[in-house]
Amino acid sequence: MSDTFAIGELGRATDTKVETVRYYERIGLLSQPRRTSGNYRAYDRGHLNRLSFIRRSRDLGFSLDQVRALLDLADQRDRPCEAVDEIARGHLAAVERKIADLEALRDELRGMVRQCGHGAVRDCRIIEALSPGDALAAAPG
Amino acid sequence: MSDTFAIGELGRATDTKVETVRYYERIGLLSQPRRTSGNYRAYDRGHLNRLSFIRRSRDLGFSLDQVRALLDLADQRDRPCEAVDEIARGHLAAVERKIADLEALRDELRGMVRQCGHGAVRDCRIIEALSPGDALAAAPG
DNA sequence: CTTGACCCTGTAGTTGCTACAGGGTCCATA
DNA sequence: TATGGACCCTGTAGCAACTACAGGGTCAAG
Repeated sequence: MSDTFAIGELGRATDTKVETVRYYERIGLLSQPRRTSGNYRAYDRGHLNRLSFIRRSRDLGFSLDQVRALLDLADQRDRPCEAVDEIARGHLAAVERKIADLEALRDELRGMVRQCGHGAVRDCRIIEALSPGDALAAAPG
Repeated sequence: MSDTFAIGELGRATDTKVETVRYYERIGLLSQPRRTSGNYRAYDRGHLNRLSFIRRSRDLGFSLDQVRALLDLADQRDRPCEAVDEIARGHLAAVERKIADLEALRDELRGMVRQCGHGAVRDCRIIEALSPGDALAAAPG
């Protein structure tokens, strides 16, 4: 039974495009696999595990740099995991900030959309809300 | 007194980097201003208004393509504003989807961080949560 | 007349892929 | 044995939306 995989199989197993797998190799996130006589990449279970880790981390929104750091840490099994915790906490904080930003934005957009009177553009509250207001209109000559 | 502005002034007035102003001009979002004898860009109040509109729209998360569409619509003052409404609603829906995604993500991250026992990496629940689980461990030989 | 702040063009970098172009390999089927 | 199609290879360019130079020019103050 194959305990090596071609790049396409690896991609299907991890829901990753072939180009993306090669990209991860190029940027040094995934180690180079051995090659077959025909110069095809031949991956093993270690690669599969590593790529799964990468994809799961990416799905959780970690940047490639963070993933790289997490992978390095995951390899140092005896070290304390504070650094891991810190990366996760930092990312969590960033996600929470982003949610707050988007919620503020959502509220503004909701307000705009609610006020739209569906008349002519000249009376459109959305356009109005986007247009420079008092600060400019009241600019002293 | 100046009713024209150099690019740096325009940038300060709209909280936009000079390079970004030039970028907007390059991609046709902001019209080319007249030039001084020394080949400096000389902007007028119209440019200032337009750039303010762009920045405000960008702050609200509209893409440059959406901004372009909004600008076009804003110029057609007699037309009905349905298209404007549609862009805003579409964007609102996208923002709401994104918030939901991020909230799911936040919950997962919170769960991971909460479980971290601060021991060695080998016991780290965060790494564990990121690592490929049963699907692979249980893969039949 | 020089210093320093500002401006100019053009190009390349960022993030995380994705999409070719222009080939080579491999395997099954006719 | 030929051939077709699925797969693989490298290398490069593209996407959004800027940002950051390099290598110069302009202009006002001292």
